[in-house]
Amino acid sequence: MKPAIAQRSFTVAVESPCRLPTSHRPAAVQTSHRRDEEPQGQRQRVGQHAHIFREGDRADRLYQLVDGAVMLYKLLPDGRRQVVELLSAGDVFGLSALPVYDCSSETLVASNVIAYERAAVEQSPELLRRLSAHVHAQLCALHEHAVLLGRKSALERVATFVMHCVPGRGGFDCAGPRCGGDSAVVRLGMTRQEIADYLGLTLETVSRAFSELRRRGIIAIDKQEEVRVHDVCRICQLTGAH
Amino acid sequence: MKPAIAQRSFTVAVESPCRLPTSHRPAAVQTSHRRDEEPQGQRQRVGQHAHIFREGDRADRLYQLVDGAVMLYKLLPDGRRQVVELLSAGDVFGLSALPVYDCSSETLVASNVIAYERAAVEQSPELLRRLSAHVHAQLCALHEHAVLLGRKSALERVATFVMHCVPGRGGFDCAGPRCGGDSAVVRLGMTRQEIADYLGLTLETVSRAFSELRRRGIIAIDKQEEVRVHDVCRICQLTGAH
DNA sequence: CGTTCACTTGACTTGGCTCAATTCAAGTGG
DNA sequence: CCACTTGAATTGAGCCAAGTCAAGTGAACG
Repeated sequence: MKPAIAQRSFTVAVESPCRLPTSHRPAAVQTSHRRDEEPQGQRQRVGQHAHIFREGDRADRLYQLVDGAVMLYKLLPDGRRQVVELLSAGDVFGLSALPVYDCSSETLVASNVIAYERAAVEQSPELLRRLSAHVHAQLCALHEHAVLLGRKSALERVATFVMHCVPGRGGFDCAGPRCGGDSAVVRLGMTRQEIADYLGLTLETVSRAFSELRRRGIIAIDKQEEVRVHDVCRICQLTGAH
Repeated sequence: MKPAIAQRSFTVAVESPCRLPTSHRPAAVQTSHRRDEEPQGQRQRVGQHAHIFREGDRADRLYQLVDGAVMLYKLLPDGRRQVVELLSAGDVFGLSALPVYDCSSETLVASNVIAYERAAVEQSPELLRRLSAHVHAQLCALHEHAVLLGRKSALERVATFVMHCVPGRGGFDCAGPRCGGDSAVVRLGMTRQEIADYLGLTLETVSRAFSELRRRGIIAIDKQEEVRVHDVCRICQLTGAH
């Protein structure tokens, strides 16, 4: 049960560059770029379920997600895992207080990221400013998640997670209980185990919570990864936040 | 059981300025300063157990802790509370993705803070850069805390908390198991309830965990707020991180 | 010297975990 | 096209860690 953290490696799973529309050279170690020292960073395409970096790797670059989805997770020595952030377009990751990364990053789906040299970012005020806005939003999301992990029941956690997946809802800008029987079809994009590791539960408990929601007629599970939410408002009511 | 969040107010509990060594004027609403528009921000002294801002207040300024201790917490509508961050000197708070604060901030002990206008910070690259370093460290601390809340047992949580209180240990720079029977006396500076709200437990469970540590001869509780740690290494072993 | 407030401890309850079996969906190959 | 394999999800049964409720203790203070 010893964790994957032991397999330290410079995991840079760049997808076959032939899919890139730009004239990007298929450089071996992805360090070269069109113009050297460009502060705008370097775009990379990363395949599904690939690690961009691992906990403990040297943290000499940081990343911004252009599109796709990435999860950040940490492992305890005995193998327990906690997904600490779920990232979507615009989010920043790879920041660290130490010279090494504090967590691992893995794509949930094929994604595009921009890589910046850590030193370059500290040099460029404009870049720092642009990234900061996103970092602050992520800070708030982490606060919210701490409430979930520390104080919410299993059902509330899953309800919160489903809300989070509904486009335009569940975030900071969620309009709250603007009821009206609005339904939505939601792609989870994660396995039950990954959801469990995000919500601080076991996969069985997550499964039971979904079943409970189905039993109550609040959701229907179409294709195991696809959830039909009949009434978004009713789920929102179960999150504990209203 | 309805929460204190209902009592919205502009809680700026500035301590009696006569204790200030500087020639700070006892301004009524603390907006004036020696030189207007100073990007360096404005120093304030805040008494113990005072709110600097509350969840939902307009977030037009952000703060850096000079000395003392501050906790940030969030409330659920039914009164459940989660302390989301414990801050010490240098830490930044009051950042938000929205125009209002996402959490409340309360001093644990009398503290000094520097208040910056939110707009001014975005203008000043140097200031932003200086604050960012701390923000990144706090991000890592939040990741660490998510692991605690999501995956650690009650005893592991309390052990982690005690480690966190040992000066120079438990943080990112903790040397790990450099054993050698080093003891330490630790001031908690928080009630059992506050600790519980930080660790996602109840105050009874926190109390039992302390008793268990005492029973095992790992700590001794001198004055209820003061814990004598006989062997830091043994506590560290119980945190789940080693 | 009583009052208060924080903490501790005990008895009981329960939500979520563990372990194990079953179902379901999606290949794979004969 | 169907039997088989494989991996993920669901469901059930039992258990235990942590929560709840209720005393009891002890230090601080007027």
